[in-house]
Amino acid sequence: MQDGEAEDLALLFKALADPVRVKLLNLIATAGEACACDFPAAVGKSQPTTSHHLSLLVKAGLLHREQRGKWAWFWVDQDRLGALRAALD
Amino acid sequence: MQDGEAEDLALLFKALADPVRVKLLNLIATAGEACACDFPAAVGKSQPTTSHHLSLLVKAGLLHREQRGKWAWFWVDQDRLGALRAALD
DNA sequence: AATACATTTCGAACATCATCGATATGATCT
DNA sequence: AGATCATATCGATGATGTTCGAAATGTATT
Repeated sequence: MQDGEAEDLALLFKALADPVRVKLLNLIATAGEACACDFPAAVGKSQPTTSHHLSLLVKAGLLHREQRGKWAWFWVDQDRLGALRAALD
Repeated sequence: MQDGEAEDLALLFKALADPVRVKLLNLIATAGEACACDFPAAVGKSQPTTSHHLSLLVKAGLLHREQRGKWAWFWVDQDRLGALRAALD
């Protein structure tokens, strides 16, 4: 296994190495897509904190973000999630 | 999703949120089982550092450890790895 | 353009983590 | 028991991560 591959994988795992982010991904994955406005209540954290975790998930490529009017919507990048699954074999 | 479930999953992901631990798990998984004596050279870290990472993987339940004479041997807990795979669906 | 609301960025406090040298513990052999 | 080698623990340091209040930015509506 190459150094670079291990680092890329570690970055993906790190993106999910927090309960808040696990909950967020689960929420969005099961809903198909979801509005940022619901997250603070759903995960029990402040609005800036949830925004921070969302941006980490987007940066890791696990989520996509789109502005729709006043609200921001998120959905899961299935390919990227598939890369994680594939890595566990 | 329950709070406890998200925390357990986050702990599993956190266990792999470091390139050294990704390499170690990959090494051990592909070899079937492996001796701790080879790890410092394989991952390019000191002996205390690799020992630290191994203990984290064992604590997370992803590895098993057994003393065989002078050396310690490790192998992957497939059930625990399967739990990770299952979580990504 | 002015207001209102949603979201991100900033700044700082606090906690956790990675790393390694030094030391301690455990295991084998003579 | 003493010597030797493998591994774990300790102590410390520098880096990284989580959290939130406050302020800045973006978006729509009037």
